[in-house]
Amino acid sequence: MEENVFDVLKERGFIAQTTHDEQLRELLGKEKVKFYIGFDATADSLTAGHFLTIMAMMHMQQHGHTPIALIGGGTTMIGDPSGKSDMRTMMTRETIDYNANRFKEQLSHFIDFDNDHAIMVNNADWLLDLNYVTFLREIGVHFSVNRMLTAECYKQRMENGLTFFEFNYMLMQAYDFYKLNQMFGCKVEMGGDDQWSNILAGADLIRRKKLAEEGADGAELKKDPAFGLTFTLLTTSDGKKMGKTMKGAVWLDPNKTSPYEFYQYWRNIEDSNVERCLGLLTFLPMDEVRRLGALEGAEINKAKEVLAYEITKIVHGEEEAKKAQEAARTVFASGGISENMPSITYTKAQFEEGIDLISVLVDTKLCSGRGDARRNMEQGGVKINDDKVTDPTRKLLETDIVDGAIIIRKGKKNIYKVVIEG
RNA sequence: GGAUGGAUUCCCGAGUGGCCAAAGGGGACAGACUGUAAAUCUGCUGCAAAUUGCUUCGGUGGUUCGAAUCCACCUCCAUCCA
Repeated sequence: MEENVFDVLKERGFIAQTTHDEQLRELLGKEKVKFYIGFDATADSLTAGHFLTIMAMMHMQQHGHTPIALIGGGTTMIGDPSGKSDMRTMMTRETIDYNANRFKEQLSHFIDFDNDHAIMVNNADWLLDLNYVTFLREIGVHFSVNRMLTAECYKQRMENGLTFFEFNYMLMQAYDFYKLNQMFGCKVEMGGDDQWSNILAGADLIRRKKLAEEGADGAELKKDPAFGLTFTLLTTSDGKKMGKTMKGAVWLDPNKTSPYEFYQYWRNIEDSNVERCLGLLTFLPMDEVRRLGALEGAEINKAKEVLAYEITKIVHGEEEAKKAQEAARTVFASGGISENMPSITYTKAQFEEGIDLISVLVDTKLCSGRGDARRNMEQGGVKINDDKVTDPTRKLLETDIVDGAIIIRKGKKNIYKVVIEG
């Protein structure tokens, strides 16, 4: 008997809430199920936050279930107000379409879409041409405004104001689930825990539609309901969503977040999250996860290395993961120069003209501006080849070049290699 | 539609004619301590050709030697009334 994916997800810590624990487990154990997860195309790359969801999809697919990846080309036109305090700026159709395509491409790195092993759909296909009155008559009737208003996800908005425009988001998402249920027999919707209200609304809509239009038997429906399942949200110890940094989100696109930065993000995770992340974001067996998670004191750094390596491997491939790990080890352990560390190249001519250190700090984005660079130098945060530099007029010199490069550090963890060409 | 109160820097929030690039807190960044962790302490936080100059307090115009602060109009938000 094959193991039940529900148990796997549970053991690895994915599951936050489900509509029906027992029934869902049973279903996943005996049938190949189609399930859906939605991705709103709000940016041109998926983020580390989506990655947890993608991992869950991968687990499901490995156990023979069929993921339906829904790209929110239609819902993004509205924007999900759940848990948000302000309305998002409206995005143009073109941007959304572009983003949707980027998502498609990225998703196919993780999910096998060949031979109907998975399905990709875009809700723009059915949402954008909806007729308002028809929609209200067929879908709108099934929603109680009173109930919607009490939903947890609108709490913040009850204070700041919620437009009717956004209020409809829930109906759109619920309709998606209903539509996929009709089109593909999709029985389960999954998503982050912040999606709970929207998911419930969908499962509910399916039930009501069946009762109302197909004259289904309530007792029968109870045995074969539409299911919802939400995933744990990864948060830092101060309750913030993980996957964000000062520079913004951690992207899965290597052009937006380099594999090295990506690796470093996970390498620097706080102790208390290591075990959780290993379970959620790697495929390591749980015995190993628990062993690594139990390491004490400085030992836990080993677990962090494993974590960072494994995630980077899944996202960027083994080769990139190795490079990132090699670079990190060289930089932090031996303080040496690695081929794979972040670098910036100047021409010989530029070098001869004189490049001041402040410019380098700005060019590498190590500092946000010249003032910031100056400040960091004053505070002793900037080093050339391990020598602290506090003189703001300091330029790069011939004598700074060691083994063909100059190493610039800002703070403890930010490092750049400066290469002079020619 | 009417009344009242609002909109300030990354966020929250003080400031009601010059002493304001704007208190305080949060966050971010840097330093110390550490384990590339957390907590703590210190510094720092508009931009630059940097004892000076420039841009900023919802928008536009005005009063004034001088406006975040006063006036007019506009936009948006909250609460109450219809």
